[in-house]
Amino acid sequence: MTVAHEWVERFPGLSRLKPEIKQLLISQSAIHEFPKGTTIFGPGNSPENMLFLLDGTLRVQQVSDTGHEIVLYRIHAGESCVLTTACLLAYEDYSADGIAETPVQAAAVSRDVFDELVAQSKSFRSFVFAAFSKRITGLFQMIDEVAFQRLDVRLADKLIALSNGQDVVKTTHQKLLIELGTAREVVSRQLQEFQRRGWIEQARGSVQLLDRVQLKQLAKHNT
Amino acid sequence: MTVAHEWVERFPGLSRLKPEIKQLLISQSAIHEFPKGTTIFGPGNSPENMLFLLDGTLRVQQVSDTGHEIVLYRIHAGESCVLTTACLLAYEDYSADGIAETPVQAAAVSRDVFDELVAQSKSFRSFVFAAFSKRITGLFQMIDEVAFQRLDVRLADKLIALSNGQDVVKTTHQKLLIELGTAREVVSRQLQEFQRRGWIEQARGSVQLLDRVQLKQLAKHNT
DNA sequence: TTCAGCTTGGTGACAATATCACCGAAGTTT
DNA sequence: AAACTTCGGTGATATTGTCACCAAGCTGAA
Repeated sequence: MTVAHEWVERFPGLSRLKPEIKQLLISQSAIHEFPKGTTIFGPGNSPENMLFLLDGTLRVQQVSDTGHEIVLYRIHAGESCVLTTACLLAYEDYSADGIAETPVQAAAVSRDVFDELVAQSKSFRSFVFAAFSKRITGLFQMIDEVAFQRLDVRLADKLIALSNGQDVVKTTHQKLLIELGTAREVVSRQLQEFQRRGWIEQARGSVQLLDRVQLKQLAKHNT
Repeated sequence: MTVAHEWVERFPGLSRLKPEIKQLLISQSAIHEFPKGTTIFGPGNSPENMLFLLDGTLRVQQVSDTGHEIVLYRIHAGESCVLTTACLLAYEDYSADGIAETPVQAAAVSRDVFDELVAQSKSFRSFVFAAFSKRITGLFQMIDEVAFQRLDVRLADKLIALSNGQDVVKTTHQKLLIELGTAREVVSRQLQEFQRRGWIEQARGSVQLLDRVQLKQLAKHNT
């Protein structure tokens, strides 16, 4: 048993699987690596396999037929994108892209093996349904935010989230626009307003968070 | 075998189940009736059972902490609300309501039986995952519309959808506002504009579609 | 190096949508 | 009929989105 194949232990929801199920999962999976920036799945490129993310982050976003883009959610290490791939398999014409935001390491499991695991293991079913549930409630919340939250609140929230505790967020107005599903000018003006208040400092391609407390207060609804 | 228990045949996705699975599903389910307007599930009222809708329509909507409301989707006869109930079970604090829009007849299946069915039957798994996939792609599309579609387009689309081919839509501005997640005044003004163009005629509590062709053209992105 | 092209960000004018504070008309209850 | 509720309308203002630009910085090729 090689160390590389003990990835199952890294998944909180999978580590409690019965040994024989783990063995099935491990023996029937293949580790894949994707460089940063790879489009792992997308229109005209629906994946054959379900992925379990061992390392890195996968960003799922959508292009509207109006030309606008919006980030739907992210999949982090320890999560799977079964639902996304399931959706794409079911509705192949639908256009959501999965992009490796960092270098990504993932375990690929074929649809047949996946189905077999769902049939065999109650723990695995729990894992899968919990993932679905979390995703759907996340989408509910996103609809709420897009429809009803003020943009300054959403932007402050997003800056905090993207900062990962760091002081400087390396991003462009262009990228923030896609995070929020708005227009670049709007992002620019909101950032200017934050800067005017002394909450941030801007530079080309980066935003420095000077007053995290104020930003959090504005974005108080979560975190 | 009573006629009332042959409901499984009414589900396109379930009619192909093996006889013994059908028998399990039928024998372990109970038919429930809900009067129009009943809140079938909601905050503080998470259901113990998975429901399969035999007749009627269930509207799922959400109340924002800003006080706004928005309709997320509907569940029609022949569909199940496994995902919604699953979500509510997993995240009980989350507030989405399921409201009987018409009198509703549904078959209730306990979580244990549901899990057993998923384990036993590949067809049932397909049914469940197809339902999840459809719901998630639907939510993707809804995010797209809320974020990027113009309100006149969405309103025209919604009027067509609510009309069900009839000429008169019985609804109030208040209800339309919840469908679209906007403000009443905005709905009123858009309807006035449609009326000015001769596309609709308004009366208290109803909208008459005079020029369905023009409305459809404005809402051309689907249907 | 210098120029061209691309990315990033800024600006003003304007349009669309949301919010607020009202108002009156039409139904409903008592 | 009076009180109350529901339904829809209106004007003023704030927020957000769209459009048409422009300029500064970066990059790559001549």
